[in-house]
Amino acid sequence: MVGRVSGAARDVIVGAAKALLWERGVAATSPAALLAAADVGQGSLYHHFRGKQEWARAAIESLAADLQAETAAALGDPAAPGLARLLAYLERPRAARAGCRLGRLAFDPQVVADPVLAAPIAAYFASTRAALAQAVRDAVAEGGLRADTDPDDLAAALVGVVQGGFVLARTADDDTVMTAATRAMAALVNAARPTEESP
Amino acid sequence: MVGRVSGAARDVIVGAAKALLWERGVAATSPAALLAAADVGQGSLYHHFRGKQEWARAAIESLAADLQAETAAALGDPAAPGLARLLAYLERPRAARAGCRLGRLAFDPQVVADPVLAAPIAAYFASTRAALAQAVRDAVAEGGLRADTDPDDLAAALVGVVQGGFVLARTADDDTVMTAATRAMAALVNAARPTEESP
DNA sequence: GTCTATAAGCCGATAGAC
DNA sequence: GTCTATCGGCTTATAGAC
Repeated sequence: MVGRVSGAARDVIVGAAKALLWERGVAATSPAALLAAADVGQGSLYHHFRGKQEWARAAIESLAADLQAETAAALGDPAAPGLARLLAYLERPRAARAGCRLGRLAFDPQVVADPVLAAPIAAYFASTRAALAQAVRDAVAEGGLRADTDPDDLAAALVGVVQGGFVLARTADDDTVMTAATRAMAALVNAARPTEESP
Repeated sequence: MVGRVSGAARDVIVGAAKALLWERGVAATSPAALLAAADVGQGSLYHHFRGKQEWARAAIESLAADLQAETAAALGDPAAPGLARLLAYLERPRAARAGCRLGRLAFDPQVVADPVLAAPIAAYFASTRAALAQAVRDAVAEGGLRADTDPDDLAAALVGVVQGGFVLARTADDDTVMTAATRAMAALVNAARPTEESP
């Protein structure tokens, strides 16, 4: 209450918006649908937010904060071996068909058209790629990955195979495609480890 | 003209629809926008198609046929070594930020809600995964990949890294993320090849 | 803070003339 | 085959009372 601009109704609205954006995306979520989901009146919505852009932004930024925290948690202790962190990222359980809460917005018309909505999404992926690139660098230094491994490239491939897994799981309507893809990726990473004979 | 239900205007409409679906997706493409893009009157549109679902379906099926042909061409001669076909798939040039013409529709609200629109997309990805799984099987038989490689898993990872590359390129507004991801994948595949000492 | 009433504009389609 | 006119419903607000 001190220095914060209220809370209750606003938080309920943002929470409902986050759920709806995950389910349907921005363009397909109407103010009316949000009111129903949040069980809040129109007056309340327009008191707390000037319009759709504002609540969509708040929801996306909150989703980005959630994902950032979850990804950091999945990677685990930064002092752990790089290879273990990277494999932990791949093997984290995911609701594949539901889609990545942020990645699924990549081609949402309203997100594409509005840099304010796109920015938090770009920031999340940049940050995740950076964290994975660091894990790769550590793995190389620790002898867990070949010295000629490009950290930025491999980080892009790791995040990519997960995001692609979401797309494939949705189109195939089958969660197991995600685990197939990440399992293959983990196998490749393990198979590509430096041999004991060739340091 | 023989046994075909006309053509000219219909083909122009489908062509315009394909371009619009690639740019904006199904939900964000209105009949009015299609009329403007195709430079055709409303009477013409509703003469050739009963409604939005019908022209969207025609456009998606045509996009799927295009992609199927392009993917087959990228994979090259089916008699070529499996490893070469698989690497050719990865290295095919792509308009990364524009998105995959079909993959970008995976989370389109109107596609998600309508199996008629989703089916051709599912079929394309199933077919591409099958073709890559066959390339992997051939590569294993030819000694280009380790015998313990799972063909279906690796196929999912290959298509996945490409689809994820589209998502990352769009969110980062940077085409090079795609090539970074596919380059890392190609490097992993090469690094994982069976050593000469261990048959 | 929250309510109800009202509105301009677009979406997707239909009707009926030509 | 293609045209124009018209339509109900939804979207995204705004206005002003309480």
